[in-house]
Amino acid sequence: MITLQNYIDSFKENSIKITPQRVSIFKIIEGNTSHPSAEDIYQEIVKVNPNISFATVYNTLDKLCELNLLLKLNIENNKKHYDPNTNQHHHFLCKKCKKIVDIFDDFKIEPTGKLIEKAKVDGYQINFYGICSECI
Amino acid sequence: MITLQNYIDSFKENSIKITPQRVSIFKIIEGNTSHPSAEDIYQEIVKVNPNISFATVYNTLDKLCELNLLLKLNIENNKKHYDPNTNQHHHFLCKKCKKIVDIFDDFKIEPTGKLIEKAKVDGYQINFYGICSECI
DNA sequence: GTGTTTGCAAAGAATTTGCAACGAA
DNA sequence: TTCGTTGCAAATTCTTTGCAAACAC
Repeated sequence: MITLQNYIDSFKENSIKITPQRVSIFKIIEGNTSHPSAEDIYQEIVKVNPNISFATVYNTLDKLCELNLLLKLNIENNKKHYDPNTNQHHHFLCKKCKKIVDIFDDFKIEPTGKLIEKAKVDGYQINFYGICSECI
Repeated sequence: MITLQNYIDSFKENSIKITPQRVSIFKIIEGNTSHPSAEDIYQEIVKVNPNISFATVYNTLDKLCELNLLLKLNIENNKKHYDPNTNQHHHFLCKKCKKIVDIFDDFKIEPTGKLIEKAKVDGYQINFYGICSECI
């Protein structure tokens, strides 16, 4: 798991300033497995700091993504979700409650075929869709 | 492949009217493997019918999705792409040119783990990311 | 001190909605 | 004729940008 201290150290190493707003975001995402959207994170911080702006939230999330400390997920089609777990894993999206659940199976799959035989494949995300146990 | 006639027949069976605008859209997506966005489809029709509106395009694409004649892809994070190939398959997104390529491997994967053991998994999409042969 | 970051508000991009006029069946 | 559909424009949703004031280092 990436800790608060890891976030701070990485920012310092890259000469990116540590601000109270950024620390709030680090605390919210540290070990977070709920796959929050930018809106979710903003709403969480507003409780403590009513003056924070969306620009700050997006700015910090972008920096985290650039440093590979955070992943952007393309699983729901209208908004981005963020995942602080940067280890290779996959997701299940409940079509009803929109909850995203981690899947840690290691599937070891490799694409074949003419169309991509000369392409460089960096990685993959598997998105499972269905109805979660609570919504059945 | 789903043909123009299939689209027309499905719409008629479901008492959804056939309009010239809708036929234009059917023609564009018939056998289309380029994974167009709504914008792409709109731009294609505007060449022939400069009066078409986005509302009509979205309306028809939504109807096609409801009838399972078209898939919405969540692969690029800012816009939706549509895929008329409704058979189970996967995709590769080139990070540079944003081209989406079909992957037809049948991976036969199944998720395990407590979190989803009681969930109903309807299907999955695998998104591969990387650089395509033309962009290397 | 200096240059980055903040908050605000406005702009942008993609999609959706309301509604009067139109047109397919 | 009837009710679904169209085109338009405005509204919504999510994200990004410009900029002066504030702040981290």
